[in-house]
Amino acid sequence: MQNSFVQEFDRFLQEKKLRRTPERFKILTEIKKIDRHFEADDLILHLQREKIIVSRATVYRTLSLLEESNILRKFRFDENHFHYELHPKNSHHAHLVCVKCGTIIEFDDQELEELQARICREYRCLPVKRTVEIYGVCAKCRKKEN
Amino acid sequence: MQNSFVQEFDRFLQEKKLRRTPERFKILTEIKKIDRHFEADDLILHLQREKIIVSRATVYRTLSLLEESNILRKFRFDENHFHYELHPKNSHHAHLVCVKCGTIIEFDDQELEELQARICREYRCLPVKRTVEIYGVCAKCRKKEN
DNA sequence: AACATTATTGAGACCTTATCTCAAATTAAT
DNA sequence: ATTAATTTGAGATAAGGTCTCAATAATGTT
Repeated sequence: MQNSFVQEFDRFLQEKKLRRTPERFKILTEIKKIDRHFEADDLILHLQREKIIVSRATVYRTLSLLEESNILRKFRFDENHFHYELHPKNSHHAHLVCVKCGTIIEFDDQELEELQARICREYRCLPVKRTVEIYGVCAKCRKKEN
Repeated sequence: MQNSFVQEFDRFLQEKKLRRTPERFKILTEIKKIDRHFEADDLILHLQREKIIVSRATVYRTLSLLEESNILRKFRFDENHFHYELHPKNSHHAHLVCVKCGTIIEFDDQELEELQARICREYRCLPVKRTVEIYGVCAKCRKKEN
């Protein structure tokens, strides 16, 4: 089950006639070890710590491929770098981001699924994807403030 | 009515003991002339065309102030620059962005208002703001493709 | 009206994140 | 093993925005 990402990526690469290089798989394997959300820099640090030597450029290129193959999903919050998240396929969820501490909480959004469909129908638009972010002060930070 | 932005900004500056400089008001006045959405570069170009000489830094600094005073709202779509929009106060709307041509359609979202409130209640979070973007292929682009 | 105080401006340096370039290395097909 | 085509790494470059600091200007005080 956990390994299915590797298989999926493998299939994707073959299909697109791209090469199945050790770098690409090492990167995906490292991503699997990281919990949920991560940033490119996190990944690069993790790789360095594990003495897996891959260039920054290759990391970014592989992230693009993983996004293209729907193994990874790319998000952007109010910062100016991206966040990535594994396995978004069946979890088209949204985010609750704390403006104080940056904690990211995921929540499912079946309602949003319908909203997207409705809005797209209304504007005769073919839905591709959506991003929904709610910003607020999380419970912990609110306690601290008191 | 249209002038209320200037008054509002004026009040904000006084309240915060910030200075009411000509640059700041020239920038706001120019923004009012631009239709709805704009990017920092658009604004800088507009100012240049009108021979209003204000430095890039001041433009960015003023945009921040206008955001802080809730006169302007800042958005980010999939690109890596921001979009700005005047008068978001009573129009907490969401966006439908065409992935082909970049057209941005606004839509109101009373449902989203409730969703935000509900999610925040659930996580004991104090809501601050939200961004909702739906990406798709717009009607025009779909026609072209056929 | 002049002064002092403090904020603001402008020019360009700088920062961050990500992408591009191109020679060298590697994959995959034959 | 050879060849053709991709991929990699190192560093240059790009894009967008922010920062620095001396010079300038706004405000409050006399």
